[in-house]
Amino acid sequence: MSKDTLLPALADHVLAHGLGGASLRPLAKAAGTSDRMLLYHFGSKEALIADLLAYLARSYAAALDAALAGERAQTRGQALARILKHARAEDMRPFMQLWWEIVAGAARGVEGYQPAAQAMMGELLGWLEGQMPEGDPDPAGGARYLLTLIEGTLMLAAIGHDSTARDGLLASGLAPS
Amino acid sequence: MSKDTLLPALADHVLAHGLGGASLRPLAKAAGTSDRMLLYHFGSKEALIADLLAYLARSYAAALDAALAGERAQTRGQALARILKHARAEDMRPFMQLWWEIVAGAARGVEGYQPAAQAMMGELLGWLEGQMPEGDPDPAGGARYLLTLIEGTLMLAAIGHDSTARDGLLASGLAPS
DNA sequence: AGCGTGATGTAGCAGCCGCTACAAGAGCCC
DNA sequence: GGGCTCTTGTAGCGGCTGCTACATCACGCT
Repeated sequence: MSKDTLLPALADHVLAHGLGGASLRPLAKAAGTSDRMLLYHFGSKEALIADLLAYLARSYAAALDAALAGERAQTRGQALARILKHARAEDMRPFMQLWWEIVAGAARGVEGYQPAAQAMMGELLGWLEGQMPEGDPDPAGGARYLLTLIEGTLMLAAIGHDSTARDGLLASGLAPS
Repeated sequence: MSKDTLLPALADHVLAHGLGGASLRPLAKAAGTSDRMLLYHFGSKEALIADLLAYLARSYAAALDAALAGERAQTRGQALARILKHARAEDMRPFMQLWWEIVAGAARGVEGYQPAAQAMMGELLGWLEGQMPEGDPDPAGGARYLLTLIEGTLMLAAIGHDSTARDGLLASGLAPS
């Protein structure tokens, strides 16, 4: 049992039950260990959470690579539709729930949250840049524009304002489904 | 001492220290009373939080009305710039930090969070609709489009990706400051 | 064989959590 | 004045929190 074998199980538990309310004993149980051993390996709960956030950022990057590989989109709207479909897929739900917790932590300045959030957004931005249609007049700016729209859309979806986001995208002229 | 006199003090404490980690004894102290009395008035912590979220939504609506009254914007970009300036003002910081906590709670389905989030977004959407320039071809859709962009921008700002959001807005053609 | 070192279990600490039992004061109605 | 209801204080309960002291075991080196 080492950090590397523990982290996946810890990540599973946190994805299922949330990050804020996570405490050592349930985490340990989910990983088949004791709180005693978690502290032995990670030093403190704070360090454990930091390691866990870094691991989650890494595995988000891997998931993004795996799910979204493929050729370049042909229009900005197509790139937008692709990423939204992926983000809204059923198996991304736990991750999206966790994502807003990470955003909240980063906004409040909790140690370790902001780097993880930035890493994940950077990953997504990189993928978007690679997806911008050939001949796009401003791929870098366009990717950032799409990222802004995407995150606004996902936030509205998260609070149950789906229709608002859909109508907003329709009015944007990017016209997804 | 009644709910109505307690809620402002409770809201202050929550704005300063966060919603997730709030517990009865510190809340009571901030409101000049005891945990015993908070439970007497609100019934349970869960009910207290629900009342508090509703109160926060109401006072957000009031703050929005007070800060953003005035005549209609002349362009969509102007409406966007106005709302972003307001949301980024120093005295809105505690509220924005709280906002992402509310989003996280709503995303996870915690009781009472989603209605509060929807109320606040509805308020903002209403103000935006009223701000759409005269003669705008699609005021309703345009307001929803702007709301999506705004929330995406604010999320990126919250995690320290300010420049990404700025470049995205520049590329959107709405060109704020 | 002895010894050191890293991994693990057991038990417990002080402190906070939401909540409640009980009693007592304050004001009101008959 | 005697009850009656609303409000409040005091004390405490069981449970969870992060963390630690101590002991044990397995294993490798010399």
